[in-house]
Amino acid sequence: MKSFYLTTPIYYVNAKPHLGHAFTTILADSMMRFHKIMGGKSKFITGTDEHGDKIVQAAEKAGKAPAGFADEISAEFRDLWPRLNTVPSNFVRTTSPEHKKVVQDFLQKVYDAGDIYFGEYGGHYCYGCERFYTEKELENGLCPQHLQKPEYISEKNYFFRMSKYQAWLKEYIQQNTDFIRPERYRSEALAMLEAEVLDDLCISRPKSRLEWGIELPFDSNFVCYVWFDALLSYLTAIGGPQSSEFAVFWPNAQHLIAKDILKPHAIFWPCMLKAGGVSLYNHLNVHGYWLVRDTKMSKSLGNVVSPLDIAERFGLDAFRYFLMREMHFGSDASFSEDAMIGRINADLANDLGNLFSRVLPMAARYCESKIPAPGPDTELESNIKQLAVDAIANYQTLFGAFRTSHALDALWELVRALNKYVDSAAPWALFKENNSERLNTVLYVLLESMRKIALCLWPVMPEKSSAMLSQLGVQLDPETACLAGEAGSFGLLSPGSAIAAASNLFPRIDIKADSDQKPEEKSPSKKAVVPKPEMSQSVPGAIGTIEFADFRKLDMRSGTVLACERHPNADKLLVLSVDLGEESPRQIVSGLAEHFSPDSMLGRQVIVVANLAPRKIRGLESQGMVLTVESPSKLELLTTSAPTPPGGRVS
RNA sequence: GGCAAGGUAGCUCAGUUGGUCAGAGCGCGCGGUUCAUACCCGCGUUGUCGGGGGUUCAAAUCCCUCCCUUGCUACCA
Repeated sequence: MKSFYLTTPIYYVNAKPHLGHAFTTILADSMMRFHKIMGGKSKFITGTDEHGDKIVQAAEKAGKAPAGFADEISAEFRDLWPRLNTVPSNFVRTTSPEHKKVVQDFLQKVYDAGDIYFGEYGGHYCYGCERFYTEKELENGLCPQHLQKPEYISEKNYFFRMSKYQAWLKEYIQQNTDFIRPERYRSEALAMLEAEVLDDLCISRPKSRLEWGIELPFDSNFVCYVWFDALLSYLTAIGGPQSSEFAVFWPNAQHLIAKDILKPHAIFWPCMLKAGGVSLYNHLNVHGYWLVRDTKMSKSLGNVVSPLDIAERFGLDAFRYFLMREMHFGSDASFSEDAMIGRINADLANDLGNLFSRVLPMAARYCESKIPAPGPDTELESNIKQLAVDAIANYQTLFGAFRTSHALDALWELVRALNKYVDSAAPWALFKENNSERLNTVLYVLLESMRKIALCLWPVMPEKSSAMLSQLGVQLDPETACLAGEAGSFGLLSPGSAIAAASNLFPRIDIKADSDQKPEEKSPSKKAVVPKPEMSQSVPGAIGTIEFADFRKLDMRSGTVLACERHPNADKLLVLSVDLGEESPRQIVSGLAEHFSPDSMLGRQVIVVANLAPRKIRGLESQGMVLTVESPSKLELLTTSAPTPPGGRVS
């Protein structure tokens, strides 16, 4: 019996779970369920990434200790998954004692093998950025961020000799064509390996600068930094390399990630595993982002797509179906309520739901809601049976390869064919003719096919699947279900058993009644809802409180844009001339070019931080900062509710 | 700007190694049916397969070039 082990990334605990997190985890859950009813031992895991200086900073701002802070946010993630009906078999935390042991053992092993060395980090350190700069990165010897001269520090750190494995990995990926899928990401990974010589990976931070991490087993003055900590959680989740569970599941391990963390998973991780003497995972599965049309229901509020809200409004299983059907593996997909309603009405209500709601009442009327005993097939029946074989086989192949959208499409060929079959076989006519043998055959073929479809859908829509099966008089037991056998068999329903008299599992959404809540304007702007990579060091969303005195240090003014052009030497920057009521207008460089054309800025009233120290950005001096507000799909300018004279103070 | 991936009907996408490959679903139009959730079934509609050039008896499918989109990356005080 083949096992199946799938991981999601461990999510960085700095923001609330959003559509992106939900999608990845629901996909992982669906895959786990799929392999389970295909008849294997199957599990997926998720978790949280809790170390690093960003967490320390976020905790400080919140006035909390890092450990307590991480506990809280980790719990928020952990509590979400059951509400989306996802059932990870383990929830790893990088702060757990088990994980610490796995990391330290692994590091020691790699260290003993000679692939970790102590080196100097060539040191222009900027305290503002809390990072080192290379000679190349400095501008006129200054930190490009702070325009200050960085201090030369020769900080020593530990390095993983990743470069040693570059040639090996390149060959491995070339030979194993489905190691990374889909193909486009495989070629991206190969491009990374061909374009440059890999730098060795810096894997430590001195405790003098960062204590919030796992101590290196061979040097107590340092903690482990980032990747040896985060990626090894995949081993921790199944007990670490020594466990019996590991022996069962690791040989069939697969990872599921969004495209933003391709490099660590496709490049760093295989090298690390090789160095640590652990066999490589089987597949790295890479999906795209969810893009969002502006779905805001209130004009005053920009609201991020919240998975729970959508699930509550449309139903959890419909939401899961939409996610699995709408995103094509590897590509980006668009989320909108229109698309959601379209899928629900067309696929679930009109096709699948209607099939159930027309067949069950017929079975009630014509054979007293009991599974009839079929007679001999005609060509109609053999065609349907052949189609069932093909559709289910295709479904299994595609689903197993993460191509859930095409898998569901393949299954729907059968759903649509069954609706046609009802029309062409016309049970109501057979009933009038008293042709009960033929009538029984038709109903049996319909009901049995519906049972197969319902079972196929369990990974995607667990609740609805169980409900459909139970209407057909079948009790679903995931442990003993055998989807693998469904393509080759027909006739599992036993004649005589009772079934439901009616069905209304997938109600149609009335678009008219619904449209009141939808926005009039349809902004075509697109932006990923998930801009920040999981498992990465992104900016904390929560900011601690400040004193009023601190606030008063800000001099914010209203101003009018007199002129605006693109920065000659940058793609994302606009150069504005803003009248703040002073003798001469201010020149302000701002990162607005992706959201506003220069012309559209002319004459606008904007709010400016006026007492920000001037600095050069890409060669041009910026004498202030234009304030904006993030909305899910774009950036909006902060402005006043009515025109005010230039220079008005914000308070 | 550097690196990478893409541009096929209104929308979302199929189209292996060049030769019924110009398709599917949704949407739209007409017709039929009544078992059903105004649903289902049938028929039909729309495309110079991003532009241009080339190779070939033959290209959406190979080569060159240009345009556009997306992602990573540098610049978003």
